[in-house]
Amino acid sequence: MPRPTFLNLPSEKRARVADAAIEEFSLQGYGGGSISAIVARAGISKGSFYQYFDSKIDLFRWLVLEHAVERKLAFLAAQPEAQAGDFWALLGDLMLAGIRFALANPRLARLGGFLWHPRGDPDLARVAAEAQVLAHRSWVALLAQGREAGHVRADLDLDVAADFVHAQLTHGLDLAVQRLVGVDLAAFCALPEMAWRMRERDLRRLIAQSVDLLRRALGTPKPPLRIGDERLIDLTRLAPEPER
Amino acid sequence: MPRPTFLNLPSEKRARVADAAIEEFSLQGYGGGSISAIVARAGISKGSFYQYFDSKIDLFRWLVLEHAVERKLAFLAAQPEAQAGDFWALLGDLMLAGIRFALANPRLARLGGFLWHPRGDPDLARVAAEAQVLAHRSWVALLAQGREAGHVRADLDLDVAADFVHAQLTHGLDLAVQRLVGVDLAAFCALPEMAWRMRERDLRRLIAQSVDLLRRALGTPKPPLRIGDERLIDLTRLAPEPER
Amino acid sequence: MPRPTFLNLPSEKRARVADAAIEEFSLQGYGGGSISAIVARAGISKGSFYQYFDSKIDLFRWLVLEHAVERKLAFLAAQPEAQAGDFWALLGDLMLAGIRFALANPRLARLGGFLWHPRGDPDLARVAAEAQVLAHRSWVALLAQGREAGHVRADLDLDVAADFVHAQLTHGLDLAVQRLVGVDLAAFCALPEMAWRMRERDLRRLIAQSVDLLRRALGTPKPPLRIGDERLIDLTRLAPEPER
Amino acid sequence: MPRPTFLNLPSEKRARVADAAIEEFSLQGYGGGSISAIVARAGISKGSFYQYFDSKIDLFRWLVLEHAVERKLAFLAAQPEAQAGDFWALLGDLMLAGIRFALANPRLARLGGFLWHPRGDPDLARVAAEAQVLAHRSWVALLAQGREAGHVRADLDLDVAADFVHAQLTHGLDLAVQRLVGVDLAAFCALPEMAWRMRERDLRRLIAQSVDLLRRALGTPKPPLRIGDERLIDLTRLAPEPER
DNA sequence: CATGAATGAGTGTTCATTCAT
DNA sequence: GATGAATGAACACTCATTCAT
Repeated sequence: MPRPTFLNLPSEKRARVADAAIEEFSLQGYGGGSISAIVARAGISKGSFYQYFDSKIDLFRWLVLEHAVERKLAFLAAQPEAQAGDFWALLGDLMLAGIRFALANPRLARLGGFLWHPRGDPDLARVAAEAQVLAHRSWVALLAQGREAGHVRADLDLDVAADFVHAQLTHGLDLAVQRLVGVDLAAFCALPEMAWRMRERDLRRLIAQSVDLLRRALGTPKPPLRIGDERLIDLTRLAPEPER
Repeated sequence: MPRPTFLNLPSEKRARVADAAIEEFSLQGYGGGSISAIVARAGISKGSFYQYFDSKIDLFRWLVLEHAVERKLAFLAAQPEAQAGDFWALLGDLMLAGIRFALANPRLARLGGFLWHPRGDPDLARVAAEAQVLAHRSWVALLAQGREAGHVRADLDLDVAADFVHAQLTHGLDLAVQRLVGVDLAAFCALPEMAWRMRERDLRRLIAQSVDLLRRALGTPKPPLRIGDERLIDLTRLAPEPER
Repeated sequence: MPRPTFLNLPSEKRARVADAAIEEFSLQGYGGGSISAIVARAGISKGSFYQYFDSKIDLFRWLVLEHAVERKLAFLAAQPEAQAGDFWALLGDLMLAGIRFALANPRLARLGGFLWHPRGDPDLARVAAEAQVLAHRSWVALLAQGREAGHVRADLDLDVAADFVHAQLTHGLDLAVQRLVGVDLAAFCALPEMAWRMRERDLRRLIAQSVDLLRRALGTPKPPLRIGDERLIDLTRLAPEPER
Repeated sequence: MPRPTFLNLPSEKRARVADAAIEEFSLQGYGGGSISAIVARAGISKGSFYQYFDSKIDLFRWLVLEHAVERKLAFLAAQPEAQAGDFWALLGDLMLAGIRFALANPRLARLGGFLWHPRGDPDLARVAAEAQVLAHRSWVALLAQGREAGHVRADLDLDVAADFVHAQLTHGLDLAVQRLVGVDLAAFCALPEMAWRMRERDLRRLIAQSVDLLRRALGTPKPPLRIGDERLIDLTRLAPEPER
């Protein structure tokens, strides 16, 4: 975790470091990312960097487990969609917001992918495992709420279902976006003007299809759907508290 | 692709090189894997290595697009399960065989994960894209057969469904196995005796749950299920010929 | 010197080897030239190469001290210009022929430059020294004939004069051609169609200027110029006999 | 060009690096010169070297286009000869000083030769082209002054004449020195005590001969030679300013 | 006479981290 | 608190030459 030195920095400087790191890691990966490149881009000295962070992995852990989570939650909170109502509508809203976030912050979003299949550096593997546990817990919690509300089948093994949803919402969507946009994600990040190759309409269709599949797999046969039933799902209960 | 020099090698030596490379890459990743380590482990000289392969990526491409595919197909062919019958039973068999393969060859299986979220090295990205296209095509073909046989809904967008299944069968299962086995995959690979922490019974339960979810998502409401309908799915029609 | 094996080869194969070597060395230099590249280009095996030549330097020595000399002499012999008459006219003819040869065989001609300022490999230095001695002797012999004919001042130190002419006809012309053609010689070799950027007229003017300078420096104040004086210079007396 | 890190170094260390590089390149050539050998000789680490210079060619460019030029200009400035008077006397003084410099710094002087006939490495070719342009310009400027003073023929093409002089003063002298000293330059550099095999008297004779040849080729028939005409040539107007 | 697999020291360059100032 | 010079092991890859077949 970053040293106090870093946290006391003027937020403009802190942002410069974060952005430089995001740029570098998103393009080169964790192993391939170079501290030298990051400090050069951020306009700080190597010595200063090691006053802010203990090590490369320390920076990366902060980046993905704290900085990225904060920014994503802030983004979600700012979304206009009513985060209430039917569980499946909420899921669709979450997917839409997630994709919008990725299009708005392609480099940052790309970092998430690095936590899958970590290799080589055992420190990285540890960070990845932490992140997986966090995500798994969030999905279990969300599904539990859906079950309470009667939208999710009562007989589900929530652990299996959480992995199912998790896999779908990260890799399944990744695959689909890549197929629709027609370029690999690295090119996509390097040329963000491509973002708009994928139109909102395509997006909504894709999401509707995905939600439909998930609902068929996990949902109750007849949604209760009684009016006035809303505000069933409380996103704030998903905030990853251990993020300290 | 490997040079003829490599293909003409005594198969024992070829296997030594392949195994050394699998060991190294599975532990260190592609970017982190070291040619020096590979040649040392294989007991050949660096000079010899570069008579066999043009470059690091040449070795890796061969490893994942040829060697691994061959070994997996051979493994599948040797499975006792009847590869015929109901589409969903077949899918379960495939999952079971895939997991058994991963447990029998944890290091080799791990290589596949590296083709997700490649970054930094554009050569690796190219190999990854090739692999994704191959896999997508295979799943579309399999689902098309399932649809012909009446087990898969006729109104599905097969591209979306293929990504859905693909995501589920790789990452969903990954997640689940990791959760059941209780160690991260790097440790798992390093200590393969852990393989047996996961018992056949747990496996079958997990697979049954997964197939059930997929069938609900993608299947026809009432399976035709007429006796004598079997041998509907022809796995040989999925062999990715263009991979040569 | 090449082994008998090489000299007994069908001349087509011998030519293939020579051409491959000329191509490689002219582009990469002696030190940078790679035997692997040469044998690949020539379509022979490494083993064969070492049956033809003892070593890299053995090939290079043969190339510049024998093959190139032979080809240049053959080229000169085939030139239409009367190789007789006034010493200075002959010198101009030699320069013109030399440049034509270089334009017709840019890669081969370029090899000559490698013998100036050899470095690193002591074997190469030895070859270079041999070549310098050869050239020096040729120029001394030519100037001696010019002196006998009364076209060259009698009070000249022929050794100094030979170096003077030699420097002028190799580097001075090099510089001028490069300035006129406007690209460096490497580009010139790689794109031989550039050869024709330099027109015959420019060439003749350049040569006339150079001969005029040399004549002023080395010539007798009043050329004897008696008609019927011709065939004074015998080029065959310059053939570098030790070249075997 | 070197990084500030290098320029801020204590001059003793900077000199150690320069000398090590000169030693290495002069013996092995640019292509054959090894960074490992240089850092070992200079007593610095490889990492430090790459803090000083971007690359091998960066070091070499600095060495020949900056360091060597500086040292030669300093050497010339310290020469006792009056750098004024008759153009041809000045030329002789320049030649003498040049040879003295080469004898005093044989390794450094040798580097200049590497800029003729570069091949293989395009970076080296670029440096060489830069150097040629610089030298050509200097000679044109010097000859123009000689023409203004009435010592150089007015009808000369100064470009051709500059190449002529340039060729003579580098390669012509090289050849002569080599002939007089009787060993090839590599040996000469390796054993600098040989420098004194060539005595000042031989040198002066050689130079007188060379100047005489050049004057006949390029000079006005009757030098104006009026006493009191001196200080015609201003060497400071030749300093290659763009080299910075 | 031809082949081509084998070699291992060598190349230029990068890296995360330390520490004296 | 900030700096930036120093490090040396590591990297992928190339080389001329040998020699058993």
